[in-house]
Amino acid sequence: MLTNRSSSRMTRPAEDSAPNAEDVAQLAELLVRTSRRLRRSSMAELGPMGLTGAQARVVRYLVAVGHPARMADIAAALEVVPRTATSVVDDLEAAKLVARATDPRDRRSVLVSLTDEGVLLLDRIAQARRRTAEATFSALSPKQRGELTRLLTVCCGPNERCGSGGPQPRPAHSRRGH
Amino acid sequence: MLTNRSSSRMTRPAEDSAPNAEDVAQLAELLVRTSRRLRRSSMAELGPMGLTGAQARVVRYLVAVGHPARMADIAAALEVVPRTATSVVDDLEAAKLVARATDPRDRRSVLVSLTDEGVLLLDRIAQARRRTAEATFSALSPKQRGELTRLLTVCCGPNERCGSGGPQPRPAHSRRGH
DNA sequence: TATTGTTATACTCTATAACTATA
DNA sequence: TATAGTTATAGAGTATAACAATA
Repeated sequence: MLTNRSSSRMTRPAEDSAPNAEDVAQLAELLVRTSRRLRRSSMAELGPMGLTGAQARVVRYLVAVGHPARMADIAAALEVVPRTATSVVDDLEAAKLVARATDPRDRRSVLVSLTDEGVLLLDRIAQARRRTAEATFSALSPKQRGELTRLLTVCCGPNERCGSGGPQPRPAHSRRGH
Repeated sequence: MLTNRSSSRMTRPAEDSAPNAEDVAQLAELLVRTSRRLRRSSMAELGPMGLTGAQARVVRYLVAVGHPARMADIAAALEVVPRTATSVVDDLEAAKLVARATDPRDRRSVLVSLTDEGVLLLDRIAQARRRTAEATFSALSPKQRGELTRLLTVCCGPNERCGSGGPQPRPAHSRRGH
């Protein structure tokens, strides 16, 4: 009976700007569940063609912005730390779907480009993506899907280029040493 | 220029019930990004107290339904395969936050209950959860949060007890052998 | 010195398969 | 035979830290 979600009405000690703290926590839980279903569906669709979700996102990014793309830009687009992008590109390179090259202008940079074989996958990826999304959002009407997209865009920024996003590699180590 | 999101208007071959296939795929991408941010925020909040997201969800489930709870019910609530629930409970048990016991009525079953130490964590978990949700949905107004919750509930079912959810351990292996 | 990417390592979450104990 | 949970194994995804090459 510690926090037995009382009336959730008189709990506003003027310290937090949340008008209904319990609701926003429930929202987080719902999002976790929805995203888990989406991931499962995505694996079921992409797995048989030998791709993972992150790999498919890299391929789509390369198409969207036009390859070659720098490794750092891929990491930013995926909102991950550079090391993670390296891993994903490693796997794609092993599958001969992308190729690495050194940028002649800045030889520290790595340019990643799609191979012909990688380009051939585009249609199948797009189809898998549609099926995944359909499976996850089938209970929503088109209008509701539009509304959901709008709301997520508000809290996450437009499709590419995410505002406060980024992997935010914690400033030092946030509070481990208490 | 293969699928350069043309007018997205004449692509309705009457085979798919999606009136706007590209939009629903974009919706999936947005959800992936939002959930990644939520997970990062969750790790940042829970990590310092030695908990992971899945562990915190188990603790919250035990409180919500009243412990002890059977392992199979925990797995169903988390929408994971039984093996995953075992892993998470293993870690919680190692941290002395939960305890296992054999159900005397069906000695195959395992009953999981919170320890006193586990109960003491509840407030801190709730606070971390609020901060996580706030960080992720800060750009949304209370009204928008309510709308988002409603939409996700439609496509994911109410909070506990998820309709078509479940880990759906693929029927044999779905289409590996083509 | 600062930046780009990497090697090295570790951990969370999740899955399939085979097995044990019980029903 | 069917069910509940486990051991064993694997792999996706991601992170920090130390380092190399380059700027």
